[in-house]
Amino acid sequence: MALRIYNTLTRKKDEFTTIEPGKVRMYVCGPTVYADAHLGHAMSALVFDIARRYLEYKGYDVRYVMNFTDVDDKIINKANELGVDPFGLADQYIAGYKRNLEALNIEPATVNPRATNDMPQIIEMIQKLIDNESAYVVDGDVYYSVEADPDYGKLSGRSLETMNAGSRIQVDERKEHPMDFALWKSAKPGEPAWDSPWGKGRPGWHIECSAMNMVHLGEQIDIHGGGNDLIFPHHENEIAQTESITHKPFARFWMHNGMMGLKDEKMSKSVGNMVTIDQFLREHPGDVMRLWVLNGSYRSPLTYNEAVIEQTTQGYKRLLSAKKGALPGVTGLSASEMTKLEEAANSTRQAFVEAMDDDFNTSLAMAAIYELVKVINQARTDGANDAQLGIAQTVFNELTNTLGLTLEEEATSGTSADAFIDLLVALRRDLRAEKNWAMSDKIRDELKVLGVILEDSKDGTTWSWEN
RNA sequence: GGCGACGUGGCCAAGUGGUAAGGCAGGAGUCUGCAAAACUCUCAUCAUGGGUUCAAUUCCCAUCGUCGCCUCCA
Repeated sequence: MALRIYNTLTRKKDEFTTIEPGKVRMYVCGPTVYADAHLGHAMSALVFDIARRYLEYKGYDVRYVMNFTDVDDKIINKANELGVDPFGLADQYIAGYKRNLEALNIEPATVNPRATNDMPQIIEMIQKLIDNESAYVVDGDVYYSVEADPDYGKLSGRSLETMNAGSRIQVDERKEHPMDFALWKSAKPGEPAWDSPWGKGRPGWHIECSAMNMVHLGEQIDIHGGGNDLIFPHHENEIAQTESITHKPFARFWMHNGMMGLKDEKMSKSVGNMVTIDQFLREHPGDVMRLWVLNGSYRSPLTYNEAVIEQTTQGYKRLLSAKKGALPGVTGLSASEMTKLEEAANSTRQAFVEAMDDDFNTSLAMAAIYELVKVINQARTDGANDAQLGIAQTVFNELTNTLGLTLEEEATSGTSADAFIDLLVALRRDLRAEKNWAMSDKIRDELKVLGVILEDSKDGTTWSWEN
């Protein structure tokens, strides 16, 4: 079975192949670090983490690069507002972003390059573009000339003529073409600046990604990802810059995730309608965020509202139910029943792979996993013991781990409280034997307030920490 | 104005030219002292109007609606 990925460049699902057998070179556009990351960043990071994990599950060795844009107007403005050093400010937000990613169980990137660390290569690329007449210098600024690139617009499906129509922005008169974009911006007094052949300044937004790709992955890469708001102009410009130098196709696959919305509008830092990752994680497990993303299609938009998060939380609890152990006092399943259980687990794995191979159809993959949850719970109800359940649960764990779900019970078990709770449960058993329902219900209710859930069955009582 | 995506049950959301996965919520049961969990059963003709076809939710056209991009943005 072959993996197929929807490629923005071809506008269809293409069979996934790599430049180098068994190895994937993958670059994902990270944030510009001037504010706390919001759920849109989380969505994007999760989407590509899931893709990356699945590629690794398929046996690929993935070199995963996610950059930080750490020098830009917004950062400088914010730093000036606060009266702090822009580099320190960027450092602070980068640290915060990394904490967020960790809390969401996102695998660390192989490399997290920063624009300011690859300045020599950025300058070198700009010089090459000037040398081959793809770019020109005006008063210390350098612009890329879109007319020098006959393919310009191939990713976003636009032509230079149609793009001018309706444009409401003021065009810099010094540009040769209105769509020309800055490769190098000359420094104003007090701004961070680097020396260059064109004077002190800093790189434009697009060139840094081209340069970091070149440095950390090479001239050609397998997958380039990001939010679909980056298709134009950012990724279009990356292609133009890189291919003007290499004359080779830059990225084989362009993957773009849908936007996170809040009340019928895109969530974004500039609009200001955002829920930060920190805010979300204060109230919900990271798994819920991930499951929310998994429930849908990565290319479609996602709209935040409390009701949907509540629904997702319920689904999350259902997944957790599959991990529970055997009921007390069970005798075990028969050999034929076990065969059916194992077959169900294996067919789930197959359905999972088929779903994921089809452009990471996580929604369908989750459906397969929920089927397995049902099968496991049925087996438990039918009297399977821990070892028998474990056979199916191993597959369940394999698949949910591949999607990056942790499904960890609250890490409070194993604490000194356990013995006391066991004691209360034991006392309550005696109360129940005496049919002292008032007291036994009170213990159950009070423990619930403390986050301990008691569940009675005819064979005894089990307890767990509330998630 | 241009480019693109989307519109599936109360909510979220897959999917296919031959009468629609999964999750949440709801209804009815089993179990239970009760509760909870789990299990069983149940719950849609796919925005609207045309067209193509033996057959369309799935293809084509139109209409309405929503969203994204065209300016920094994951």
